[in-house]
Amino acid sequence: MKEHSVTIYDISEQAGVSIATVSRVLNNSSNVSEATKKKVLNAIKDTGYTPNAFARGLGLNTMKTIGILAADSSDLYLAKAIYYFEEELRASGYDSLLCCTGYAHKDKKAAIELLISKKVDGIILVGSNFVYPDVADNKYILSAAEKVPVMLLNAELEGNNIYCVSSDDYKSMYKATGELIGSGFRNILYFYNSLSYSGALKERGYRDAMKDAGINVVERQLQFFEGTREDVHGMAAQLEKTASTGLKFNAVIAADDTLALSAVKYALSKGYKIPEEFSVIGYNNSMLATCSEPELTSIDNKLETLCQKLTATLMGVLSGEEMPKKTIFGGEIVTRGTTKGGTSK
Amino acid sequence: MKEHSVTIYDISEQAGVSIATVSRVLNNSSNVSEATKKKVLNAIKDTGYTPNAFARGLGLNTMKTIGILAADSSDLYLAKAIYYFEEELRASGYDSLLCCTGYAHKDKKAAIELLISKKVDGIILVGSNFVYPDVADNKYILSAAEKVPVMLLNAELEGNNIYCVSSDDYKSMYKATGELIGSGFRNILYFYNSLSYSGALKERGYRDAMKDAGINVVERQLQFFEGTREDVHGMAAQLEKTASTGLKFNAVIAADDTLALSAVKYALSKGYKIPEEFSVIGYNNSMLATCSEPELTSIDNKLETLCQKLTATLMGVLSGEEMPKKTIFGGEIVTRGTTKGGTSK
DNA sequence: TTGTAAGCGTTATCAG
DNA sequence: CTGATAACGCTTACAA
Repeated sequence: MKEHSVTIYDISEQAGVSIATVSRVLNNSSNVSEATKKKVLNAIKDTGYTPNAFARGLGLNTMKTIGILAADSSDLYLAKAIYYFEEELRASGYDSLLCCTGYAHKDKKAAIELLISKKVDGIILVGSNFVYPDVADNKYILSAAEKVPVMLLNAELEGNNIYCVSSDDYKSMYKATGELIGSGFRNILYFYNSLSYSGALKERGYRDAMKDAGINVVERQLQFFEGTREDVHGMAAQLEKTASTGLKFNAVIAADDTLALSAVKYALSKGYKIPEEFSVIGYNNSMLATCSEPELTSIDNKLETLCQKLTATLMGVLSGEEMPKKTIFGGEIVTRGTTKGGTSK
Repeated sequence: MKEHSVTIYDISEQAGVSIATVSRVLNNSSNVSEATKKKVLNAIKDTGYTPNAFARGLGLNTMKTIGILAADSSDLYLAKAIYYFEEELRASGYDSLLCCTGYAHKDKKAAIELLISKKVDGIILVGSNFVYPDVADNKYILSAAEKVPVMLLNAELEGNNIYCVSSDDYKSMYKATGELIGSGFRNILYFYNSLSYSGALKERGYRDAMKDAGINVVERQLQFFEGTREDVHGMAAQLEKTASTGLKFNAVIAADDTLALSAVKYALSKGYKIPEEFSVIGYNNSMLATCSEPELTSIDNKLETLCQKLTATLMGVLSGEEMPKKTIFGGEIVTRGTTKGGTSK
């Protein structure tokens, strides 16, 4: 079964040249005469030889691999990001080592260390949940950055060898909340499920927009959902419960499309007319936005652009160029059926 | 920048032992006295030494990595599968090299070859779309299997070193169609978007159930959707167009939840009462099932179980055990609001 | 229980 | 333009 696989020595023998020459044509480097090149190429073809990646890795000290860390690769948004990254990276000649870490700090730390030990050339942290409000909790990222460049998608962290690409969540949320207010809604509930840095920005966007409009916000108007990311029923139930305790709200701005969709379900169950009596804005402009009925108005944060930019930045860093430590794109509200500007479709 | 990183030699020196001994404690192998072990461990801790994965790979001829191939890692179903695989594999001490191939044969072939050249220990093909009806088109899988074990999720292919784990799509579809028929529907449309082997099985399940119930099926009743996997609008539009050409149908059985959801949208737009006047059954029991309004009755094919079993089988194969070439689990209909048995919720 | 030394398959540095 | 040969850092017989 373990037939001694064909090595560079076999080729050198077959072609009647030295292994150095074989290596040269392999990396089509420096000067090799067309004649010998052809001989070597033929030998390679004959034997079906492929270079041993480990040996090459040892010599070059890289296997052209980027570690991608995501809490949950099946999360709609993260999955899309991973998809874009993998695509971009491969186009740049890099492979993707994927690690799903879950949301526990301990596991994130373990995963990042594992990746480092596997000698990846760089690390991409997908999603805001890797950066914690408490500085000490981010030390594991700083440590990793001592070894390889660390890229953050939708998160911000100051540090050597750390690069951030994100969309302006604060501004997007501010604008979206303003849109709702402009449509005449005042009792707007903020529905969220992440305590990350980016989550905090979104919340501040909401708060500031309300304040700037002269609307007072009570704390119960900010509803934190603790359940799993896909538990639409649980989310709707929480809104139901909130309403039953006497809090009045006729609009919901959500930090995520799933939460927004649950708000639509809630409103429908109450018999409210959407968007006239009850409006909803989601976040991420994911597939769920068009799956909802009525369809969700949602904030598009240009994920593909972010991923492309991040990958390009990483490639730049890896080739020794000076790259921006922080890149921020603007978001955009995509208006659909759950807000007044939208079509009913 | 490129400080000569600490190697096994540094440790051996610090601890005053040979590199062989260091290697031994590293792999906590054979007999090492507690005393020397402690010395080595201390040296390791002091220096922050980590073994060079490439060198180890060269020596052991493995880096404990499994290649995962999926057409689209952001597809709801595939993303979930990837998540489960990554989790299971890591628990078994393996990393996951992810490759998204798209649906083109050429790219799948290229990706699988790339993975082989990176010396992965095994390959998992996620999703039925890797196996083609035409035997010749599957040669690229057979070739890969000459090098490393190839695992197929939800697909079947006979071959040496190839192992299949799947759910019984034929039977599930047969049952689901029967359910619709049992509820009194006769004009049942089959809506699908994949021509894979598994896709063919589903179709046969539908056809046989109809035939066994004595219901004639015209070809237009099988609607193939060619657009992208997330284009709910396009899907609904196709149903609309089909209806407008005069084909009558008051139930849809779909090969995928997204297709099913579009059927719900279509029915709603027509003003049909669901499930009384119009019923729908989806496939995969994905998150979309509960996102839909009303919620989708859908076929659960036990994805997590499949992934666990597949990983366990792979681990068995890698450790030289004899493993079943084919493992098949049964599916299950999860009844919700789009069929009569279900609650309206 | 521990050390010596021979690989593992490349790349890269010198000479020629 | 080409060929020896020394790394690269680890594992693993084989000796001691």
